[in-house]
Amino acid sequence: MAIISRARIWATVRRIPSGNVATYGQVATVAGFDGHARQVGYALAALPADSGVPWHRVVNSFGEISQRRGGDSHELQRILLEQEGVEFGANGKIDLSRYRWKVRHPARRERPSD
DNA sequence: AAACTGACTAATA
DNA sequence: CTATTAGCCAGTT
Repeated sequence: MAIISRARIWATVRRIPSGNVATYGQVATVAGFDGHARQVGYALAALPADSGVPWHRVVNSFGEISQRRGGDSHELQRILLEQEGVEFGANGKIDLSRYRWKVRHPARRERPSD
């Protein structure tokens, strides 16, 4: 069991292409921490503002933007995604079947349904 | 060293 | 649909 380092998670998030999104669980899987979606959220919460990591491309498993406890960066997240061409439905959700990041070499898919 | 903190997900009722 | 339960771990105070 490898130690889940925030740096490793950030490096994975950096690989998400513009115009795509990944779920927390997907980032965890690709980073080699399958089943540790929550730690991904924790890692992003600790991200420095000037890191250059495209944190806004990470959404929850429903294709929705997760709310922060304090702060208002979730509003910025939607704006940034829309600027990259990601469309939101009337319910505020992203169509994951359309925008979800397709990993070249997945350790294992988060959801086997595709 | 112990307590506290925090962007999740799946299963169940 | 909402609510609850359970698993999850590093960094900071």
